[in-house]
Amino acid sequence: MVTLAEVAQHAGVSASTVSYVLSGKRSISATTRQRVEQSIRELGYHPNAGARALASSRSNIIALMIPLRTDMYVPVMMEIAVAVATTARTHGYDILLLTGEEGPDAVRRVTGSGLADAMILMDVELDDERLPLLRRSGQPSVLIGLPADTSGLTCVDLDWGATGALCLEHLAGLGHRDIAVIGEAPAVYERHTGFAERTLGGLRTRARELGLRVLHRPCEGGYDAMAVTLARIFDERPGTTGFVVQNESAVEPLLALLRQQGRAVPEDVSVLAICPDQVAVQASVRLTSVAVPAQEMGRHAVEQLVAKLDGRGTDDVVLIAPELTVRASTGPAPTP
Amino acid sequence: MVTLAEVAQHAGVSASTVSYVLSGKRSISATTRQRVEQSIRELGYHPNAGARALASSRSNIIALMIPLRTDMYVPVMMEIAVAVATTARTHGYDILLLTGEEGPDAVRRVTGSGLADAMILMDVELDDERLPLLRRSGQPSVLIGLPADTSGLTCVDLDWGATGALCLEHLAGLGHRDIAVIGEAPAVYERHTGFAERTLGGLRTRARELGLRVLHRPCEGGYDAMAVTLARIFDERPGTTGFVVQNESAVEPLLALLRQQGRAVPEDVSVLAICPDQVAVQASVRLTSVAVPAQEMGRHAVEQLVAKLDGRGTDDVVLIAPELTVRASTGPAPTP
DNA sequence: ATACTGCGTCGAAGCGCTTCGACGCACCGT
DNA sequence: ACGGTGCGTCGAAGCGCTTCGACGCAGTAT
Repeated sequence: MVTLAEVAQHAGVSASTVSYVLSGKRSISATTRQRVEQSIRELGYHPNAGARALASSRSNIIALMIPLRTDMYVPVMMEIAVAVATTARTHGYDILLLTGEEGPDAVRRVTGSGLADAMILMDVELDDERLPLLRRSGQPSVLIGLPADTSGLTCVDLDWGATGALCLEHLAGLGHRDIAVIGEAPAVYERHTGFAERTLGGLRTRARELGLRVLHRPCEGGYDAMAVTLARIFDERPGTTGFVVQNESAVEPLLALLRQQGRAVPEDVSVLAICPDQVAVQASVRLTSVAVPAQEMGRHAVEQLVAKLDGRGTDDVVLIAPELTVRASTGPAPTP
Repeated sequence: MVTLAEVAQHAGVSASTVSYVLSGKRSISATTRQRVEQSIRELGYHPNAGARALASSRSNIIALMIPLRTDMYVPVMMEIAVAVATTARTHGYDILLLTGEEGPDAVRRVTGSGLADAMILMDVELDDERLPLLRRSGQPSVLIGLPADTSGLTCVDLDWGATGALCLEHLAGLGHRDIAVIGEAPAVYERHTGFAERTLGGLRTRARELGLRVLHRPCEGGYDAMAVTLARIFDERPGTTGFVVQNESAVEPLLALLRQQGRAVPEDVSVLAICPDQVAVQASVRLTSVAVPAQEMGRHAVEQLVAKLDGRGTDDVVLIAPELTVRASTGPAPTP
């Protein structure tokens, strides 16, 4: 294991000089710098992370708390995580992976031990139990998702309310009057996860304004659950011609069931999904969709955090405007 | 920020005593221990990770390298990652998330800096460029996946060869003679990812032994790609009655297409998937499947690693035996 | 010439913890 | 009574780095 001192000796300078070459915090003559850099390369030196963290009280690590539940849209989580990790690297940070399992304790542990310089929280509930701790600790952090009370917090999220509204506008514009909303699994609503409730709020408000009828049904993913849900929907509202689907794992089952019942998409019913573009184009019908900008959210969260850590702080809520892409799954409502 | 010294003072003992209470490396009288623990609680003390790492040259962090590609089965990756993270926590380790992006450099960086005590590599290619480095560095590590040369390495994986064989035995037992294999995306084979090639090897070998005809076709996920692939298969082998699907994102499209063509599952054709159980039970037909034991692999990898770090080392290849669960998507071959 | 300014470099003091050797003390056997 | 043996505790020496003040030496202004 090569140390700073060895590099210094090899280059014929003091340890502090090597340190300053590395950090650039004081000016170093070009010749010295080159000599030091040469030594670093020759010896294959890598600064020791622990020592660095101790001396500078900066670990260059960002903690990312992802939910360990599997009842929510996994690919989105994964995409966010990967975007976070790669963006963090471009700023010199590594990612520490925390699962939701530990809950608030993880926040305590990480803030207390100086393991990470900052945190990103995913799967935020409206009244999340981690938030009081977070506010109190003064740990720089960004939430992906929006709690009920955002005071003193930085958040990044898709504007789910606007997303809901946008979905309804599109369907209303096509003449649909009776809309069914296939939501996330019931557990997601029971936890009061922000995005699910906000989407619903947006849908309902705009429905009222536009004079549409909306029937919302939570739904576990999968074929069987979807079959039951769909039967109930047509039972209660036989005139339903528009679907908004928020639960990705219900999309393909829904399409299969509609097909099986002889209802053509988009001639008889329109289906509008809220999902990443990749899913929308891979489905058995190319889906009109509002994209969940997973990558953008992850990238944004890291950049906010890095800004904070650099003192260019911004305690702010950033809502990403939804974008709807028309594909082949929505069309004019059938004339009765 | 509370330090060890403050705890020591508060409890009226020396710093080393507190340290020994924490680590249990020397015996401490019950009364002193209690006093110290009390002080720790009252002051809300958390050991500083950097200082600890520096003094002990142990970071209690395990690095996990996940692929950042999205052409492979994402839920499996996610499940492994979560299993790794939670298992690691039960042993007192945290997980550092590295994306494949950095490649071999990440190995260098982590080993060099002492950031992590050990590494877990996923998405291992048969001739993976990270392996020479890993062997040379002497960094404790476990691979999830099997390279061509496993000497000096510890690996955990599903026995993909046996998995392929098992699939064919099941279909052969039901009387199927012409089998089509829907594989992963072409890029996966081009990279020589171990699991894909080994599965194929197992399939082909057993096919020869059992006198079956096997047609293997790589396939990008999604409906359109599957449609093309399926058309070609029936074109080339009209008598195909059995399908083995390894690419999860091709499963649902395949089922939809078969349905659409009027081929009933399992009456006309049988479909056997290699996928996690959850996917198998959520599909539009409950799928007979060989499970990908993602959780088990993740758990196992961590446990191997912890054993190594504790000096109970075992340089070994652990192959998990495949298990086939019969559900509703396979049945006797139709009599012509 | 003198005083001043800045640049480039060095030395030393920590950062908070682990760990090793040493020490004091009670308790044992003889 | 005595040396021996553990057990429980302490002090001190680092671990490898960052960072602050200081210092020497130009170059510039007076």
